[in-house]
Amino acid sequence: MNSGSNILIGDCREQLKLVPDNSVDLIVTSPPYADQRTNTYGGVPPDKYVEWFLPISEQLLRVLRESGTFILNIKEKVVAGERSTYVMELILAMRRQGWLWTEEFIWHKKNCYPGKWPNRFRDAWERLLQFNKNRRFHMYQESVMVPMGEWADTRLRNLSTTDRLRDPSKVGSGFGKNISNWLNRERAYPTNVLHLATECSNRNHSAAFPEELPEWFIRLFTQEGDMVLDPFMGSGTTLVVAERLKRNAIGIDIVPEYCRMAKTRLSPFEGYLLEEEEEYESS
Amino acid sequence: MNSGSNILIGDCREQLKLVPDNSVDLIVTSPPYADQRTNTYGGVPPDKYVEWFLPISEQLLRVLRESGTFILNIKEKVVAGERSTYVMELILAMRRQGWLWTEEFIWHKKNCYPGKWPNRFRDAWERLLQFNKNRRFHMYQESVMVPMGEWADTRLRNLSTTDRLRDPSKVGSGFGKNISNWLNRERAYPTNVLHLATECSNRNHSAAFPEELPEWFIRLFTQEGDMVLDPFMGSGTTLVVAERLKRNAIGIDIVPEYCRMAKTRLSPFEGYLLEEEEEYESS
DNA sequence: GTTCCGCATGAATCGATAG
DNA sequence: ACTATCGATTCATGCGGAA
Repeated sequence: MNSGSNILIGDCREQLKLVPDNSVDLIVTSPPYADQRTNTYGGVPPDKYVEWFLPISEQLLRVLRESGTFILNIKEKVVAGERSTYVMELILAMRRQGWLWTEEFIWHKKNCYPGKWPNRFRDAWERLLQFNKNRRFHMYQESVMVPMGEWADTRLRNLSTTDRLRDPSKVGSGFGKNISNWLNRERAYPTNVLHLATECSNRNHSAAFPEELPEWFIRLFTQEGDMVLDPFMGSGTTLVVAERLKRNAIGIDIVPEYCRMAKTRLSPFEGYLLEEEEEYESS
Repeated sequence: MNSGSNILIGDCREQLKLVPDNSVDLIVTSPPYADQRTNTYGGVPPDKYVEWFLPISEQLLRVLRESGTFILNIKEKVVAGERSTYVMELILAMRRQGWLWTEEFIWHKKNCYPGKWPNRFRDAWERLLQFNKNRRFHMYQESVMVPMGEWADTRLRNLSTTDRLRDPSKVGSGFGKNISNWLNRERAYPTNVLHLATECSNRNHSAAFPEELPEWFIRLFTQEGDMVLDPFMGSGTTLVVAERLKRNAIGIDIVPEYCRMAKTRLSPFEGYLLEEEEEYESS
C-alpha cells in the first residue's frame, strides 16, 4: 500500500487480500446493517449476517497490527416487533474467532430519525463495538479530552461569545495561548458515551456518519503516519478525516460511484484509486 | 396480594411462588450484577449468571400479564480486559424461554464513577432491557413526554442561570405556572436514551437507582391501580414511586434490613410487610 | 430567600503485592 | 502460576454551612 490514501474498488472479501498482514493500526467502519441499504449493497438477511461477516472479520484480524483496534459501528433493526439478536451472535462468534471484545461505546444520536410508533420510541443510539487482538493496544487518551463540566458552566461564561460558539471538538487547538493554559488543567477524560449529531447534509450516500465519529477514534487510537482502514468506505468520510489528520488510509467499496466520489473529496495530491482494469491510477 | 404496597422478605426464587399467575402489569428491577454487591447478595460469578437467573425469569414470565412489560437494568463488568458476555447470553436464553426482547433502552449516567486507566474510559451507561410476553403490550407514551428541543434552546435562555442548570428531567414540575402553560403545547416524545444521574446521596443501600428511573417506566407502562413488581427491591425506590403514582406494588428482598427500610419509606397506611414468622403484619 | 464554596461519595478498573 | 486483596486514579452530584 502507498502512503497517503488508497481506494480499492470491489468486494472487501476479495480486496482485503491485497492488504498485507499486520499493517493496519485502526479499522473503523460501518458495514451495511442487516436487510438495509439493499439497493446498493445487496442486503444480508439477519439470520445470515454472522455467516456473511465472519470471513471479513477474519481478514481484518489478519491485517490488523497486534497493537491495533477495530471499531465496528452497528445497530440491530426491529423484526416482527423484536430487536434482532444477530449483533450479539456476531460478538460471540468473533470472540471464538480470536477477537477480544474490549468495550462497547454508545453513539448517542442527538438528532435521531423522526417518527412515531404505537409501542416504540425513536431509536437514538447505535453501538460502537471495540475489538482488539491483544490486551495491550495503543490508546492516546489525551488527544480526545473534553472541557470539564464545571468548567463549561462557570468559566466559559467569562469568555467572548465567539469563543463560546466554537465547536467543542476543536477546543485546545483553536484558542489563544492565555486560555489554552487553563485547558491543560481544566479538561477531563471523556466517557464511553459519545454525543454527536448525525450527518444531515445532502451527501449522495445513504448512511454517511458524521466526521466527528471517525475523527474521535482516529485521534484516540492512532498517531500521525499510522494506517487507517475502512472496508465499507461509502462516500469516504473516514479517508477524508484520516488525510486531514495526516494518517495514511485504505478505503474499500464495492460501488464504483462511491469510490470516485471519495476520490474527489480527497486532496488532489493524495488518493490512489485502484480500478479493476488498471493496476492503479495515481492522481 | 393486597392492594397498596406489599413487601416479601426472602429469596425471590421462593417468594415469587406466592404471586399469582398473570397478575402483574410491570416488572422493573435491577438484580445484583455478576460478582458485585457480594457482601449483601453473595455474588454470582459471570459464568454462572444465566443459570442463576433463568429460574427467576421463568417465575416472572408466569406472573406477568400478557399485556405487561419486564424492564431489566443490568450492565456487564470488565473481566481480564474484556467486557463479560453474560448479559448477551442471558438475552439469548430468555428468548428461548419464551420472552420477546422488544427493546434496549440506554441509561446514560451523567455522573459515572471516576477513575483513569491506560486503555479504558469511564463507563457511563447501563442497559435497560425491555422484555414482553406478547407483541401487543400496554404503552402510555403521552405520560412521559418531554419539552421540545427548540423550547429548551430558545425559551430557556431567558430564565435564570440556576434554572437553566437544573436537571432537564425536572423541567415541567419545578417551574412556575406561567411557564408550565407552554408545556402542554411544546412537548415531544422521548427517545430510547435516558439521561439521569445516579443517586449518590446517603442512602444505606449500595446501589439505589434514582427515582426518575422507575418513575419513567411506571408512567410509560402502567396506569393507576395497576400492579408493579420489583423482585430485587433493595431500599424500595420502586415501591415508593409506585405508591406516589397510585399504583399497587410488590417488593421482594432477601435482606430483612432493606425490607424494614423500605417499609419506613412508605406511607403509614400503606405497606404490608410479610415476615417469615408471622403471616403478615399490617401497619 | 439566594448563591457560592468545600466536601464526601459512589454497580469502576488496573497493576502491584501478598498468600 | 493463579487467585485474593489493596492502593491509586478520577469527576458529577447533592449536601451543609457560610457569605
